[in-house]
Amino acid sequence: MATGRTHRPATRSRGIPEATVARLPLYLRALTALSERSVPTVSSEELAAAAGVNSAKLRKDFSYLGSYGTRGVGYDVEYLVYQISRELGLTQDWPVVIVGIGNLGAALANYGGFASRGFRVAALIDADPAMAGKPVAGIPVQHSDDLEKIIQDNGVSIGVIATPAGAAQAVCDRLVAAGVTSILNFAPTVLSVPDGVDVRKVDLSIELQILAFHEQRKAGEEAASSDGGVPAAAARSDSADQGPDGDMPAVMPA
Amino acid sequence: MATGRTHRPATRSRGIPEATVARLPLYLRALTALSERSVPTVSSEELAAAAGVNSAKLRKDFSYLGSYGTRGVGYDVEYLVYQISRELGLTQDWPVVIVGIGNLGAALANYGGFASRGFRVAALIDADPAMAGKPVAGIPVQHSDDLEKIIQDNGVSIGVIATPAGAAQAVCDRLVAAGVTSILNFAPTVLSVPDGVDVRKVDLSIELQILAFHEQRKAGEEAASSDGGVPAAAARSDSADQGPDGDMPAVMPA
DNA sequence: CCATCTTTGTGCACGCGTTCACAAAGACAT
DNA sequence: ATGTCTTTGTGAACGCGTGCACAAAGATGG
Repeated sequence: MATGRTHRPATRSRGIPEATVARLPLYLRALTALSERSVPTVSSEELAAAAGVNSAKLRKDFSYLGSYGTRGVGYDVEYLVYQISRELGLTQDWPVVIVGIGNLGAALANYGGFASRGFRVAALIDADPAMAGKPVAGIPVQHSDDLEKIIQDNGVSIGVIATPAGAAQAVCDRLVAAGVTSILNFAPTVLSVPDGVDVRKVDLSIELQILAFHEQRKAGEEAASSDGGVPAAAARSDSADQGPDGDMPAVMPA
Repeated sequence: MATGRTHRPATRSRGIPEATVARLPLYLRALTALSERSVPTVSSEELAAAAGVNSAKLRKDFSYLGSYGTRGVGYDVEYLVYQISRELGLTQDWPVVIVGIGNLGAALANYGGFASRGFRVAALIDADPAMAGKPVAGIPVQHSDDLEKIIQDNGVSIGVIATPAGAAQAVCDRLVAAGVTSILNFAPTVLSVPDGVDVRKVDLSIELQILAFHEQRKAGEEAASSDGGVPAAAARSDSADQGPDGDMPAVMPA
């Protein structure tokens, strides 16, 4: 969960709930895996387990898309893959630019998960003139002077910011001015954008800090209980953690 | 289930809402910036603007930690930095291991946001023997054969998984068996962990897919008058074939 | 010491998301 | 056709998070 929206004027009367949208990619991944194994149909129970969610939640999520299941049987895997892909807009090609080709930018450029899901890295952009022309992931880095031209020539509407924090807002402003309307921000800064532009933030250090909080709490409880002995995995069911996706409690196999 | 049933709102209520915990790092960052500019105090309104949240929400969040503000004045920046750091557990040192030193793992190792917040990269681990000994971010990569020993010798309780999806669950199992109780997972897989282990997931491709959904909706609304909404590019020839990003079957024999 | 002004802390209401539980719908066997 | 069995789709209840609005608390000035 990291949507840095500015204001929400409730433009979703007939729309799909945001929480559901955030889970659709999860279902899609599980379904793709089933598809690759040529599994024809899947029940909500099975698919929910694979995606790590509650089956009732999954069924309700799908109900927002329409009635794509067959009672007594389950869901047709291929059909559902198509429907979710279409709903997410993955049946079309999304050219993406990555700005800031440092370690993280390079990692993103090399990340295979993009191309396989309708995203195409249209350009890599960096402010360092020494980087210009140097190929990263097979794509030559271009200088940020040409940012506007690159955006417009490629019809880019999604931009990824992987610059240092200090440069992020300026880059963001230029991207938006050039026509980008969706931004994935890896820089540890709050970006301000005009209405109509979506920003999602991914912050590695924040995720770690949240883990540290729970870790500290676990350590404190353990010391306080003075139980000692076994780490008490099954004894106490606290763990009010839960990320945005909610992970399943599962029994350790071995 | 797995909800904190141990709520005891006495003198020290330990039940901080998850949503609040997730925002504390955000406040901490804004406060740190103020601290570096030697700003002595800040009002909830100012701080909320800097963190990109509602001021009432911020005040309520802080109220869970205690009454650290002064009415008519605001919050003491230094004091608040300390209190939040303590609450998040950042006043202690957290050794972290990163498993999977590919592009992403290397980027994480180089990421400065860790060290500055109490996190210390204790070791880099990779399964490739050719990587062993090679320094990344000044730290020599160690082979995964030594994973258990590394965890135990360094007292590591937080692990970062940046391996391909296919290796993630196995790595996760080994980490947990060795004593890790918090995992930050970058691999596109649902991890099964025993009770008491926290998992947070960061998935780059999911974030992009969510953006694509909104982007499509924006485009559809805009062109709703002329065209029929969906861009009719439904018949993709190579849409659902698996990409090389190594998605593994997330389906397990439940 | 009192009045006024600023800002916090929070009671309350509302809306979203989650979960339960079950009727409806279809497959399948006889 | 009819009954049984499985699984979906969803109405309803519940709990959490958010934001409003205001009283309490303290600073500040006369």
